[in-house]
Amino acid sequence: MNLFTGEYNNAIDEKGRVSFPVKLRSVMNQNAVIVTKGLDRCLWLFTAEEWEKFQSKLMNNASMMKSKSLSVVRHFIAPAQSVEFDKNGRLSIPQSLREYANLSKECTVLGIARYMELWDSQTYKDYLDSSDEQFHEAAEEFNDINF
Amino acid sequence: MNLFTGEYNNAIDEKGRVSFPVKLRSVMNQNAVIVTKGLDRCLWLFTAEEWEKFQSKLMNNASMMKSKSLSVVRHFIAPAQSVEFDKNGRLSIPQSLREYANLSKECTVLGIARYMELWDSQTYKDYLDSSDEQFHEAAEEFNDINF
DNA sequence: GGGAAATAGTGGTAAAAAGTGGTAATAAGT
DNA sequence: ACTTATTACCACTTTTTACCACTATTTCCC
Repeated sequence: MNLFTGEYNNAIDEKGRVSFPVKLRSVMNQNAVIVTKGLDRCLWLFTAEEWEKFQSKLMNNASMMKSKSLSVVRHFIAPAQSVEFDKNGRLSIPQSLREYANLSKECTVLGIARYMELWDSQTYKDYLDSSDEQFHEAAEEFNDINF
Repeated sequence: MNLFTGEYNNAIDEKGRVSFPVKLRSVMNQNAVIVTKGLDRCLWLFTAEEWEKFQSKLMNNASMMKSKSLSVVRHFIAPAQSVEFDKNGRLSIPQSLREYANLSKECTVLGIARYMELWDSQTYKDYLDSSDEQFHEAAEEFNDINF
């Protein structure tokens, strides 16, 4: 399978419909994705196959009785839903996920290799600003990447 | 069997009736669930089959004479009740369980793979806030989840 | 480079489904 | 027998889904 890349800005309407970039859609070649909460107030989008892997890695050592496991499962597994593309290639993002990610008018879709991220555009801009310093530090730690 | 997923917000009325999300109902394909106390002030909901498994795992290592066992059994086994869906797909949550989970007006239903959770919406928000730090720690420990 | 055709993205409406609130009938408890 | 609680039923509101029409952007050809 090809990898997802690209940064796209699209509108989301009052019904929670997001026009999904054709390029991303044609990479995965499926008519549904699994949407769930991600990190930093964005949503994560997986193909069924990738979701399977992600879920099983999470659940492998999780216990119903351990509060750490519960917090992880409640964050990633519980909110997950399969969402189909409509006739025009849009996704209807469920209400609770829309609220989590603050999706209102403009949103940004990112292709990140094996999965995708869906951000409120303003939230994403703010994130880029506020994480800039951390990013540069982190980048410098990749010493093995030469010219 | 399919797994339960999704986060849904529904109302609960003065009679303790909760509209149960169709998507969850259609996954289990049964007209009753076992409801009991969970962890963190929510209720846990099982299909008959899953309840059987859960119960026997609990009982396997429990002794009537050990006070630790007793506290666990009294928490999970004792309050358990089978509740049927009404014609409109609602569950009537027994009073004592309603009180335990503080269910009043808005509640949140979570699909968690093999079982489900029922929260008072406000209680759930508070939980998410208060467990946020713990969640991030727990998430960072998953070193084997790569891009 | 300009214009036409094709593709991508957006907004709205109508039909269906899901969720909510109330009342009447039944059952249970005092 | 009377009061209270539970259950079953019905009617209504809200939300979701499916469909259609339009606008904007890109692509291709001259």
